Order: sequence, then C-alpha cells, then structure tokens
Amino acid sequence: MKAQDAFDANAEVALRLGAWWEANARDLPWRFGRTTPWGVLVSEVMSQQTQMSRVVPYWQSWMERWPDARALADAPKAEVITAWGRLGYPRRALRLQECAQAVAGQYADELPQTYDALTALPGIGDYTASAVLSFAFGRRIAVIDTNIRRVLSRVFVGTESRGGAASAAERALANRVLPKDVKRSVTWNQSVMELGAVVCTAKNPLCDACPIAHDCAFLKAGRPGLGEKRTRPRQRFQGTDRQVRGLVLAALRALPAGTSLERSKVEQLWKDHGQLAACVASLDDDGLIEIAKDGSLSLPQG
DNA sequence: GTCCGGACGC
DNA sequence: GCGTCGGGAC
Repeated sequence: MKAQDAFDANAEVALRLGAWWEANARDLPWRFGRTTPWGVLVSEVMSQQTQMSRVVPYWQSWMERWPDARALADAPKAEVITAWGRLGYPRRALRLQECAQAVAGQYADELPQTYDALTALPGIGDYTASAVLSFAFGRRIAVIDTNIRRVLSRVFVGTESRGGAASAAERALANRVLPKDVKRSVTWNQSVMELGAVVCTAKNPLCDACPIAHDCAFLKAGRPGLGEKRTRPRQRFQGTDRQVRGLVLAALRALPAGTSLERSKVEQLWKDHGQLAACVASLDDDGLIEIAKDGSLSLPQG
C-alpha cells in the first residue's frame, strides 16, 4: 500500500469516527472542557484498569473535596485511602497524592506539559501522560492503551493485538495513523478509545453498530481469532493476596476515623494466618496501613 | 469464566 | 518481559 493510500483511507476513517464521536460520546463529567488539567489527570489515574461507570461517582466527590493538586497534597493519608473506597489498587491513591505533592511543590500547583515531566510524576506512565497531553492540553501525541491497540490492529492490520506491552509495530502504527492536524488528533484519540470501549470490544464487538465497519480489515478478513486469548492473562482474584489485602483495608476504612482494629479482630478477617500476616506486612510496606506495637492496625495517621 | 481507558519493580 | 497490585460487571 502506498503512503498516500494509507493517508486517504485514514482521513475517511477519521471523518466517520469524528461524526460518530459527536453523536455518541458518553457524557463523562471530565470531558468537553468541564474540568481542569488536574481533573483530567485524576480521571485517568482512577480509570487505570477500572471501568468508567465505576469511576464517575468517585471522581465527582473526589474533585469536590480536593479540587486541585495542592488540596490533595495537604490531605491526611487516611482520608485519601478512605475516599478511594472500592476503586481497587489502592496504591494508586497514595501515588496520586504523591503526584499532587510533586505538582504543588515543584510546579506551583500547575501540571507540567511535557511527556518527560509528566512520566516522572508518581503513578503517571506512558498512557496517562499521553492522555493528559492530548485530552487536557490539546497536544498532538499518540495515546496507546488497550482499547486503542485493539481497534487500530483490527481496523488497519486485520488481526487481534497481542498481549503484553505495546510492540514497536503497534506504536509505529498509532503514530502513522494519528491525524496531522492537532485538533483532529485529539478527537481521533478520544473517538478510537471510545469506540474500543463501547463498540469494538474485546470479546463481542458490535460490528453492526460500527461507524467504520466498511473500512475494517478485521471484519473483511472474517474476524480471525475473535474471542481467542489476546491480552495478557489476568490474575485470579479469589484467594489471592489481593483479595486478602482488600479485606484488611476494607475493615480499616470502616472504622471510625482515628481508631484502630485490634489484633484479634484482624485475625478473624482470613483463616490462613500465614497469608494474612504476609498481606498485612505488604500493606505496611506500601504505606497503606500502620501496625502498632500490640499488633492492632490502622490507616496511616501521618 | 473474561475483561476492564496501567504502573511499577525486578 | 513477567509478576504483582482490587473489585466489579457481564
């Protein structure tokens, strides 16, 4: 395929996706310029490995309580962990506060606008930095997440994307098809991601409702390998340390503020006391809990 | 059972 | 590159 063909084909795809986005974009509260760059960053961190429908109420109360980085930077850790609630992966909450402290302290409460400065912040990796640059600052940069990888691979290559980290080929593809025009590039990132979230889903894509079905190499090829394992295998949950850690933390969040859970109560949370002890130790290592001399647990009071 | 708008340590 | 880190929805 000649380069000009690729550009033309993509221009048509971008146009259809853009129209679809205008008509179908979910009305999430951090979209359409209704929040600050910090608000966008918070939404992206909360969305890491978590569905948007679950994020929305958390984001709203979080931003009401801590509207900017400085406010979050000064909040008690225990309150931050409690407010994270059942979003999962609570280390994200601590990293988000560390990020807020860096932004407030090093950048005068204004998010930096370069990829290198953003990825240097705690909890901000390639995806989140790119998403903030594109969605909050309107910069032209290829955003690469699991949805975009899946959609681009299907549409332009005709195969399912593989698990693990994004390959060099996937990154090259994302950069190649990213519209040259800055504004179009932002809409492109958002609409491709949105399509992956609500139409071009992993297991059961709604090709009948897809605005670019006509342009899709994967559909043309008969959707080869659909439903096969493509993404990196996910961990089980039942019986894992993650479940036990979650139980311990949930018990501490449920306590009256400033109080602790005595050792005998802790031991009732899980019957494998070896695993329980290891999980308590790892929560302590992460800075998510504090262990008193008598073995009682509490959220960090610092 | 599978998947979900990843980041990080090693 | 691989293991770990929640919890919910379908």
